[in-house]
Amino acid sequence: MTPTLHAALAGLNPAQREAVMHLDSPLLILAGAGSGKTRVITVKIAWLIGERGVDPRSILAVTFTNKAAGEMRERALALLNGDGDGEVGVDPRDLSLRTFHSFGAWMLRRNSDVAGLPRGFNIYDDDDSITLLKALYPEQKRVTLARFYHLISRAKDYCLSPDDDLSDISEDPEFVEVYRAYQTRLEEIGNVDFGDLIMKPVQLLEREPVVAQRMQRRFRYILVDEYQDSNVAQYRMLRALAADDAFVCVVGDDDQSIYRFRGAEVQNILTFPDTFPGTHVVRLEQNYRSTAPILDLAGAVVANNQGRLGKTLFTDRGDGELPRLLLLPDQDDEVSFVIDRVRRAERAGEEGETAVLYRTNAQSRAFETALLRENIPYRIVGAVRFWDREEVKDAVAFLKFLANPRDEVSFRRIVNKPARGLGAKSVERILEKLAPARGDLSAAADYAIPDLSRKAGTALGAFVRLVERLRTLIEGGAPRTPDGAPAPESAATTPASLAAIVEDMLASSGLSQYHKEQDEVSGTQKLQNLEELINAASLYAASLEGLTDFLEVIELDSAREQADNADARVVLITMHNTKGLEFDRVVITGLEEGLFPRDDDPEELEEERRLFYVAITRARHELTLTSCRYRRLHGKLTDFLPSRFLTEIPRELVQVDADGYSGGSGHDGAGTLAGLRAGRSRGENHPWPKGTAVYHDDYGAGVVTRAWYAGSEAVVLVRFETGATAQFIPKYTLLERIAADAGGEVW
DNA sequence: AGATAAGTGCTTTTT
DNA sequence: GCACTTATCT
Repeated sequence: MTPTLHAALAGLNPAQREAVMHLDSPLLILAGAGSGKTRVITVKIAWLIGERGVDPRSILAVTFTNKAAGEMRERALALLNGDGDGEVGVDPRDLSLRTFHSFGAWMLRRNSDVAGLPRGFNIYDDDDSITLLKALYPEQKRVTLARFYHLISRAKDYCLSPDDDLSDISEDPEFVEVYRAYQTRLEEIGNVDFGDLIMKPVQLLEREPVVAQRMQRRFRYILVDEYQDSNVAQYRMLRALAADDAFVCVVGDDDQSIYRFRGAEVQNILTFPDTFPGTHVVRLEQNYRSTAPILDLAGAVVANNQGRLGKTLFTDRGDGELPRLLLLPDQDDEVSFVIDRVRRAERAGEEGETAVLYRTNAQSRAFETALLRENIPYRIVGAVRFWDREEVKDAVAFLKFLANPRDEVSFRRIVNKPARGLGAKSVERILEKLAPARGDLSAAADYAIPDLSRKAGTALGAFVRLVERLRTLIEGGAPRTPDGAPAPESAATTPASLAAIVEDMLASSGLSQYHKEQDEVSGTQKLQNLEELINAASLYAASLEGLTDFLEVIELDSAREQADNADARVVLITMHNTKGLEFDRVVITGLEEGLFPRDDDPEELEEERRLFYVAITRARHELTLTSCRYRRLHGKLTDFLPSRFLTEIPRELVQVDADGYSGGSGHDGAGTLAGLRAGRSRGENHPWPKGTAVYHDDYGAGVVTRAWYAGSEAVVLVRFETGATAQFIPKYTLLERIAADAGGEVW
């Protein structure tokens, strides 16, 4: 055992150590937020190799994000190899530490012949898939097709093919036909979508005993992280992968299951002991992240959910301030609070980051604008992804077309970009020749040339020759890295790097020139992004294998962040994206009914509550909750009630600050925050009280003479300066406040 | 083919 | 309110 590993083991608490050392039967680790879960998994991997002498190649550890996989790899290797003096000397490539999807892609790549896929198959992202549907159903609107694609993804989450009973997915009889047509076309093209990366490997494992045996013999130790967010297909993959005598360990927290909407089945973790008999359960309940008051609040929130395995987090960090709840007049106050808080942290030299959490990405805008104005550097997680940028997608589409000559979606994207005089008509003529060309689009283009105008024909001929030339460069390339494991380090040393081919492609296709001109017109930095793409390609070999490895990383590792503000101390992030992260200071914004939670479907509500729980437990020292009375939503100023989640919080667990909130500090005697909402529905705290000066586009200026509620809608009667009187529901009628709300009674 | 005008529809989204 | 798609014009 390495000294590093020894020290790591000694530093674990008893439950953690038990989780690390248990090996005799299936293991379920119920790991509360901040309970050192990653630590346990990485120590376990290191312990298996370093202490039990397990072959690293027989370990498979699966996570949900590339970020998590990368972090685990790094930490496990650090435990084994120490500070690089090679105490154990584990080759990083021997460790299969992957996401579910990248593992699926790896399996399909290795078994492409059995799976019926070409060697250079591409992975279509959501966008590509919808474009494929659009090619099949040109008369349908993209939104309709997006809905169908969503259903197709859902079906694949449950491992359902078009031949299966799909009534649980959709009752729409059209859906089966759309799914069938889509899948047939996708298979003709020879590509896969995200869902296929799980479903096809499951089919291989369940139907091809040779493949199943080979996999089962190789992977003797299987660990799955974030198991509460696995879907049915992933569960079946785990079942099929694990031989009866293999060791299976899953880690998760049912309270943190927040991806039900995309097929995650919390049942997987709840029933794990039933499906894997003899399961040993270890609970990690000691939290090392947050102060006690923050944990108390988190516990109180999630206690409102039914159907939990149940666990109570504790900490020996008894110190800490009560979380603050700010009831604010409107979203501008929310923004000002954040700016003030960040400024104060800066001035006082406080350590760590301030994270601003919100439910929907659209909410980030107000914060971004203000932070830019104030010159405060910030990092925004997951908004516009590098690989999703137009110019990068163009370049990637070209590369995909080089990898798979039948890739219709990519072909459509790049055949006339930049414009070569090949309009929609010409493209359709080319596609008509697909059958005689056996799906090869370059060959089809050759066949189609005589049918085209001279100008289009010449352009198309030049395009085909360019593609052929680039394909020759790739085919003449170096052999694949053994086992298909990405091996950037070794690939980088081969003389011919993929970067040269990418650069050639960008120049000779005219894409560089095209985007350079775009930059000049609109002041963007597309060319710079293309250069970054060339840089990224330099880690891969100039071969088909290098190219497919590169494309795989692009499709599966979308998180590539822009390095610009990597050291910024302010982070803007959706609550979903915070999973697995922690911050010194957290502000959870937009706690308003209708925004968070969105609606009151009971199951949805429990999931939203878990999301709230996840958000709260990200905070180390300081937590602030904000709820605004007014917020501009879809362009309309809307009156919001505080989130019902706030009314569920026992009064003593938060420090409420409602200065300026109209009558809002009133709590009922029961010691909860429910009084806030109760008062409102009784007709108190009307948003447009009697006396409010208003302006209406048609009537002009006036004063509210009566204010009341009709159900939950606020209603006002206004007498205008013209003498006219009219009744409005301000939620639906645009009324402006004038004269600064004379008297300050309004707020 | 590209540029403008009009229309629309708006969770979350590790992969 | 805004970003995005679609229609229409030049």
